[in-house]
Amino acid sequence: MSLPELSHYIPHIAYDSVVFGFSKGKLKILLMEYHATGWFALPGGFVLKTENLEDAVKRGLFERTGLQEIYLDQFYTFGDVFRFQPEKMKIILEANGHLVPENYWMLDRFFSVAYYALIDQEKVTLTPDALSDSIAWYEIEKLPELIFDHGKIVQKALQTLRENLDRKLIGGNLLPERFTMNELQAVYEAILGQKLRRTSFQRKMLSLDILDRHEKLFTGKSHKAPYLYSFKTN
Amino acid sequence: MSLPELSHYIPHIAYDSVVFGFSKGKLKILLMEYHATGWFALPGGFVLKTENLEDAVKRGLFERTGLQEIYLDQFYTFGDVFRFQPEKMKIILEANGHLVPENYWMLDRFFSVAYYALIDQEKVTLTPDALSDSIAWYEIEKLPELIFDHGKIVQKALQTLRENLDRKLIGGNLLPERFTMNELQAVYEAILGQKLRRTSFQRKMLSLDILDRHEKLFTGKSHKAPYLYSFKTN
DNA sequence: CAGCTATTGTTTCAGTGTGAGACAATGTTA
DNA sequence: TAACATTGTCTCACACTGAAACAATAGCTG
Repeated sequence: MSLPELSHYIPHIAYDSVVFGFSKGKLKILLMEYHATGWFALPGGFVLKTENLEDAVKRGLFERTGLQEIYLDQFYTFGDVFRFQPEKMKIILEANGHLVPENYWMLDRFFSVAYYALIDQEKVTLTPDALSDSIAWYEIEKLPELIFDHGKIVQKALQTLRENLDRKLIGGNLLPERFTMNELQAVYEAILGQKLRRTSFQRKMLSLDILDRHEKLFTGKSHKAPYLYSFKTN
Repeated sequence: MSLPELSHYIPHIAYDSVVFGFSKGKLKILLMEYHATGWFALPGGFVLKTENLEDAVKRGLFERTGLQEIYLDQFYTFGDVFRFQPEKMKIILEANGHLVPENYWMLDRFFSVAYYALIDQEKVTLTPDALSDSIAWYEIEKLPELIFDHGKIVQKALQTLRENLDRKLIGGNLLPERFTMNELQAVYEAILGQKLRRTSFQRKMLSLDILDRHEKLFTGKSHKAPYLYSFKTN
């Protein structure tokens, strides 16, 4: 495996993606751990010279998750000088067994365009990139320390997600096609970081006229069975 | 005047700013007209190698408007391939009397980080940049055709401004220190593109507890004089 | 099968915010 | 002093929300 060549990519520009998933009542994101460094980072990548920015992000997400259709939102571009830490990047590349040339393009200053993605965690097949040992889910409440400014990127992603949650009605993208009202509420509570009132939430969701009600879900538990819902497909 | 040298700037990255002002009841933005082409564009620029992105934007806005303190919000980064139109850029540079070298860096593909700014139109002193004949205010409702994707950038800026108007309470940045309720309402109406009810607007603004009420403004008109207000400085 | 329990779906009531309009207050002119 | 235009405030109806009560029901127990 050789180092990526500058000739294919646009220098100075990268993207990072904050990929949100939801399982067992917890909001999670995808992190990668670089070889031999113990350093954690967001999945990211570079833009090919003839590729649209958003297509580059989709390509990267497909490589990591195997998913083609992903809810994606650009939320901020990080361009402070202190992001420029070529020593760290050099360590990462060398830990991968590369001999890093002088003035290698990946050691330059980079601007990162950040996106967040919402996916159904059950659908993904995770594949680490060339520089990483692993890619895995981490609870948003228990993240390890992240490299560079990736911690700030996650915080800003979460803030944007909260602001957009009601306005864009995007919570359902974290669930399977069909779900119970309780599951949808759990998603909202995990994102907002607070409990919601069951009856108000139900009334609100139903009044928005965005859900289709389907058959009941019989779990074997000794109580009334909840309905399954799906989002209307317009 | 010689061409800007790549050695000072980061290639492939630019910014564009949508500078909003308000006068005579109309929402306006700043546009520049390039020499000898009849082409209109947003004020923009490049980032110095050791400069933070946001500082570059502030530097550019200071050069155009003379203002140091400006309300500024980053809203999107445009990175589609079709932005890449080196022929047009070459014409702009040549119209400025330059001999453009082969492979000159400003002819490369650029990603543009877009910001919108809100200013008190009375405070600015406009200065065109080296490539332009003029910089001036244009009514948002009567914009000329813009170069590249600048038309889309303006539309997205306006959309973001509308979404943020109430949430961030930023409307006042378009007015002088002290203003009447009627003027503030006119700003909101211009941004939202619709009339608002006078009494509801007044009740709402006063209930938010963000305004200080000052002396009355006597205009000489034969009717009750309105109070002047200012935003609380926390 | 009747009764019990846990959970879900619906309804009610009070409090809050908004649209719509009425009303009161007040500079200036006729 | 009356008339007028505009501003500031108040009232009423309606919609939305928090909080709680109530009704329905799947499974378990005896």
